[in-house]
Amino acid sequence: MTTARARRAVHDRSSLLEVAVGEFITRGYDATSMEDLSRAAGITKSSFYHHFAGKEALLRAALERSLAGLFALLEEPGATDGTPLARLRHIVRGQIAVLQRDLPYVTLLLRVRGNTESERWALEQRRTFDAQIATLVREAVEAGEIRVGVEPALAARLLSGLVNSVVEWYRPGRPGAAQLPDDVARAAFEGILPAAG
Amino acid sequence: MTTARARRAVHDRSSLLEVAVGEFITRGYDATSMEDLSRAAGITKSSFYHHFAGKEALLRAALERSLAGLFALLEEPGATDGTPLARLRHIVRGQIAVLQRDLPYVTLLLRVRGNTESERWALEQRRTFDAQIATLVREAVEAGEIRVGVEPALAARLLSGLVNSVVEWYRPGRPGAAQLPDDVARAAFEGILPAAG
DNA sequence: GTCTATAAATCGATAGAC
DNA sequence: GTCTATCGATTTATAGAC
Repeated sequence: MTTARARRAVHDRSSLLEVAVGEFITRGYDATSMEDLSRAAGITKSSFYHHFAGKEALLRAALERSLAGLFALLEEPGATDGTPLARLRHIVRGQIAVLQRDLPYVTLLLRVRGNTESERWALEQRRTFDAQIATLVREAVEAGEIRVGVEPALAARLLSGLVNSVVEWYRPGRPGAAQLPDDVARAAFEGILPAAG
Repeated sequence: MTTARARRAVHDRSSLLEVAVGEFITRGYDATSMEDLSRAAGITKSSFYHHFAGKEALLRAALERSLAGLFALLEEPGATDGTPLARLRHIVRGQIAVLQRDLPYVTLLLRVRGNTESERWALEQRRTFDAQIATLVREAVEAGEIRVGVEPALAARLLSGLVNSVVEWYRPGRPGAAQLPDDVARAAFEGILPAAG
């Protein structure tokens, strides 16, 4: 029963954050009340406030975790060394891997709109991340490695859209998870629906 | 005729809906209060309730408009006649055209989560729409027109992600608007970042 | 660390005057 | 068609006992 569970001190910041992120994803951040969160965690609102300063502190912690994973990717050797095209390939594959590892946190990050200070901070971080991708696309075009038929900035945006849409597709335990980063990279570089022949 | 008297009645359902959709997009549906809406429209909450039954009625009207545009596209000759590949091309281009014409409404549709009845209805409609695309992708593969390197269902999802990400890019008045449907279609079928050569 | 109780503000929505 | 005034429910957050 929930009584035995609630009696135990199983409620640390990490597990409560996990519960909160799950609720934020299902209902949306704004539509989720602290009452919803505490009910999902099996404690009262007051107890939840003992672990986190408030609703936005929960959001901030979740967004930080998600962004840390993405920016760590940009520091990997494969993302800093080599030709622009090779670096792009590494980052696209890495984005999918991060998304698979931290699915709920990345999902939440992608749904942020900008009502609170934490949300605006996360949006700015995302813009910084996307700008680095856009720069790489431009460099790959200038180096003659790829030939985009559209503005490099639009190509970068479409690439983001394609990569990020995987959060709606991937579910842990799904077969073929190990091949997903390569599959998505192939779709991005060779076409989602390439002509046969 | 639309007289000066009619022009003075700036607060009809259509113009209020436009204001509301704008607010819903900036702040998110759940985070937008009727107070926010009436302030943005320049009338009181009570006056707003004179035109719409409530907040969800506004959302419903906006989602209906957006979905009507998308489903009308599926009825066009180019979407019903020809090979699966040709029909796919027509629909992808058409989605971008609808998105350009009804940008705020489509943007709102893509952000719906499922908290209210109208939202769940819209999500179901979107699933129906996406399922038709997925069927076409499968048929194009079986007909030997395209060779997707991944599951057709994943290819359809990536295609959706690419197409829908254009709402974050396109802004009315942007140069090259007329070419956008073709540009996005080319990116989808030939690759966003195809190798040079 | 968890609880009950409640403050203070805001929410969607309505009544009724003009 | 717009307004003022307000209801009842819900929200974030806090106080203080155990």
